Amino acid sequence: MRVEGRDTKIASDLLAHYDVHARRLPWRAPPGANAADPYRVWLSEVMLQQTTVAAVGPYFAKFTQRWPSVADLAASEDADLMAAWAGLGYYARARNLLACARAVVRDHGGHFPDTEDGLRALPGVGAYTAAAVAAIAFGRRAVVVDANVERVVARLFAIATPLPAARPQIREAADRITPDARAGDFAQAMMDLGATICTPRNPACGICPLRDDCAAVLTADPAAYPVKAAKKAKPHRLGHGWWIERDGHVWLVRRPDKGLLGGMRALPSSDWTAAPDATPPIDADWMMIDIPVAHVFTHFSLALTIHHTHVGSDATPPGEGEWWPVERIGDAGLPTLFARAADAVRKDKDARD
DNA sequence: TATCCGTGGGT
DNA sequence: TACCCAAGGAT
Repeated sequence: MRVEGRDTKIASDLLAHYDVHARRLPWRAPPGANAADPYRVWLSEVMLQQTTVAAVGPYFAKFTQRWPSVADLAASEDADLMAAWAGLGYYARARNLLACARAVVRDHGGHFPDTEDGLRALPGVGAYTAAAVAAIAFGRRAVVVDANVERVVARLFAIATPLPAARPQIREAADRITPDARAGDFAQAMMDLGATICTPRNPACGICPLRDDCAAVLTADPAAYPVKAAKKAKPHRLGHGWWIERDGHVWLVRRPDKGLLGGMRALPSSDWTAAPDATPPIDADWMMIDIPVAHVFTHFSLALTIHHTHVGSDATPPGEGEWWPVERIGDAGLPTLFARAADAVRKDKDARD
């Protein structure tokens, strides 16, 4: 009987644990079933980029019901897809999702490429997603490295180099422990481990299937891995938003495709800076809501002061946009910041009645 | 390589 | 409260 090397033992220990404790997730094929549908794997992987399983759940259900295949998705209208994505964040993903679906239909006969390189060439598919889809949907051996894998590997080998400089070293170690068979299960098992046991804080080392394989568990503080560089402080910004109502409709604009909340419907607003210009877009009798809408983006926080007004049926709106029925504002696909602004206006009007 | 890009939950 | 973090990609 061959004595297992340490790297081989990690994979076999982890897969044995996974066979018993794998999370049941909507995009995973049930145990014993055929390989997962590449469309569903790809869709879930894009939704899960920097996004929690809990947040993705309802969106994945909605998308797969409305667009059961990549061809269905490719045939959708841009505005419908963006509205369906509203609230999930990182809206470039939604634009790339549609571009990718259309490329798969146009260039690949409606079938996803079954290699890492082929997948990597698609819009919105980077190194991680290409490896994940190749391994999970097509059974390829691919080295799948996400934030979970980075954390687990950094602990297994007690890698002291700070991120991001440690990435090449972590990837090399991940490559060594990735098995030739069941690479997709191995990747998902690593992510399950990172999400449920080898967590960023307070890892449950006592019940970890890799406890005997782990270098960090022998140190005073396993959670100290991976070491990370200090991050910059988040600036605070201010802004003004304008709710213009006419005959039961509110004036909505569409934000530019590039940049923050790109391509999404929105209220007209000022620039967002330390001292924004508060000039309203039209002359009217404005009411200001005392408490601004607070929202935190990735690299700054925002306090948006909301102003609202009613104008007459003959009033001219400012610039490009559309009148949207106020009672259907929930269907406009507003990103969270502006959905909260709409809530604030509704509550303010209720309070004035 | 560094920066930009959302949001919600956990601590 | 304030901070951390998440199945990253594009530029």
